Amino acid sequence: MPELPEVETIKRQLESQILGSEIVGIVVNDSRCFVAGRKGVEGEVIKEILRVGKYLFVRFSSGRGLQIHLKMTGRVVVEQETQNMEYAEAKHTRVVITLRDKRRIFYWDTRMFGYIKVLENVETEHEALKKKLGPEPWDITDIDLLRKFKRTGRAVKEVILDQNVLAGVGNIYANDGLWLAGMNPRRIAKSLKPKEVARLRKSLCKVLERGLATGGASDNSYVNAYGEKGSYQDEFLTYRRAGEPCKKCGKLVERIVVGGRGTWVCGKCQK
DNA sequence: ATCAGCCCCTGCTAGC
DNA sequence: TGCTAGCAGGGGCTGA
Repeated sequence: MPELPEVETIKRQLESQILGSEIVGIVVNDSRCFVAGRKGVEGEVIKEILRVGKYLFVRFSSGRGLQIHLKMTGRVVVEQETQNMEYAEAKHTRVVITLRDKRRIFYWDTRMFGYIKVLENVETEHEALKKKLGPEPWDITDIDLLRKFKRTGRAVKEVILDQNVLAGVGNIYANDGLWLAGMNPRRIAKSLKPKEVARLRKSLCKVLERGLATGGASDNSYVNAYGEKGSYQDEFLTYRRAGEPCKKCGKLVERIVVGGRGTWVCGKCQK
C-alpha cells in the first residue's frame, strides 16, 4: 500500500513528467473514484505537485486542482512513448486524463478505496490538511513526539499509524520501524521513556528513507508513476515475514494483531 | 479530547 | 472441482 515513500516517489516523477501540461480530456469509468462539482478540468494547466503525508495534490495555474489518495491499491501511471498503454484497456482503470501532447494519465485502483477529488482551491485545502495531520517523522522533535505519546493510553503502533499524530507512516514502515527500534508494538505509548521515543523516531525516519531509496514497497499492488515496481519488499525487516528468522537474533518472526492490523514481531528483540 | 467500532470495496485464500 | 465465508486494510465517520 502506498505510504509516504511510495507517494513521494510518485510526486517526484509527476513533477518531472507533467508540469506545464494542459489537460484536454477526461474519462471517468467509475464515478466512485472521481469526486467533482459541476466544473470540469479541461483546459487546466498543471502547475505544481504537492504531497502531505499520503495525500497528493495537483495544482493548476488557475488555483484549482486535484487531491489524490491511493489508499490500498491505487496507482497513478503516466503513459510513456512505448509503455503503459495497456492501462487504457485495463479492467481497473477508473479515470483517464488526456494531456495536450496526447499522453494519458491513468488512475487505476482495484479496491476503489482511493479517489481523485477536484478542488476549487488547492492552496487552502493543502494548508488545512497540513494543519489537521501530524508532522512527518523527520519534522518533529523527540520532545514533541514524547508529549503526544504521553497523552494517550493506546498501543504505540496504533499511535504511529494515526495520521493526526504522525503523517505518512503506514503498516509496512510502522512494523519495520518498531523492529529496528527494538520496540514491542503493544507497548502503551505513554509508558515510553524519552530515550525510547527518540530511538523510535530515528528508526521510523531510517526505514522511510530506505523505502524512498529503494523506490518503495511493491509487495502488494504498488507501482510508481512509470508503472514500475519498487524493491523495498526485498528487504522487509519484519513486515509479512511470519515464520522467517529475525534478522537480528534468528528467532522466528510471529504475526499478531494490534489495533486490528496485521503486525509482525520478534518476541526476543522487541520488548 | 480520546477512542473503539463500523464501513467502504474487490481479490485472494482457506475450508468444506 | 467449485462454492462461499472470511480476511486484508487507510481513513472518514459516528457515538460513547
